[in-house]
Amino acid sequence: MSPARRRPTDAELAILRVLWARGPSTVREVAEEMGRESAYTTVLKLLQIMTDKGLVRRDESARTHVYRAARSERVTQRQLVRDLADRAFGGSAARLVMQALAAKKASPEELAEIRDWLAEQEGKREGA
Amino acid sequence: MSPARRRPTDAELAILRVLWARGPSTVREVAEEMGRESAYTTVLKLLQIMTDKGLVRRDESARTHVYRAARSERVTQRQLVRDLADRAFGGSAARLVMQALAAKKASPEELAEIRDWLAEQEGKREGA
DNA sequence: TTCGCACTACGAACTGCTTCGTAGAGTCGG
DNA sequence: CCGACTCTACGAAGCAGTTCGTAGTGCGAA
Repeated sequence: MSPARRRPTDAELAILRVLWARGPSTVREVAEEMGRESAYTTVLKLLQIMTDKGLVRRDESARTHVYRAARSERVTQRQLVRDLADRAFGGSAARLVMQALAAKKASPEELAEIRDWLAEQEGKREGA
Repeated sequence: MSPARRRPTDAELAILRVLWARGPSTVREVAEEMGRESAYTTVLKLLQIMTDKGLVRRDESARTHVYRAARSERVTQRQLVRDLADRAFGGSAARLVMQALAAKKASPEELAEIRDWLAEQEGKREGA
């Protein structure tokens, strides 16, 4: 029930990143993609646990199972951001945003992109 | 050494929030502030561990010790944001920002604040 | 068929986080 | 001085996350 309950752990997130990048993948494919840093069976176990948790879906129709992320990268990212905002920014996304911009210097291109995005949002707001 | 190593845990962050809001505080003060959700000795133990980890500083000059956050709220927030950007956004603060803005609707005032902040940053950039 | 290979399942160990009870020492009022 | 109170220290238990070894099963080539 708690918000943290649904937050993917570090190891889980590492696997999700591979699945988002590669699309549906076998255990071996995920393990290879993660370099030789974790043993094959470690990845397997993680994926089994993640299946139980509902973080990934498993296609068992073939002998070699195929896993895919249950939630999109975007949805998961939003969830993580919301969680961090609640835990460390008093729920304010705006304050999080400003620290984010300060924490890692954004390139001029990125800044421009954000500015455009903001302008678009305000346009929508006024239109409504 | 790993970046996660320095990331405060959930319980630690809850305590840090109290210390940032209250300033230097005793165990009892922190425990009271957190409602009766955690026992006095739980807070004490956490603060002892956090002292060992260097997350808080302890003034032992009086019998009742006084704890204060070792790092400012701002610095910690940046660290958390950077950590999340690395783990879930490929290191891109800009992408994190946009998900942050989408995740929790920012008020028009907040949007304006961010826009002003951005303008200021670009001004600095051109000036340099 | 039989051997070897790849796959899944499972269990066990280890670590870190979180919780709280109990013990022991200092302090102060009576 | 004595009892009540408060404080710190410590240990232990429980749970989650992470890692990997081993066992067993099925498949396919020789």
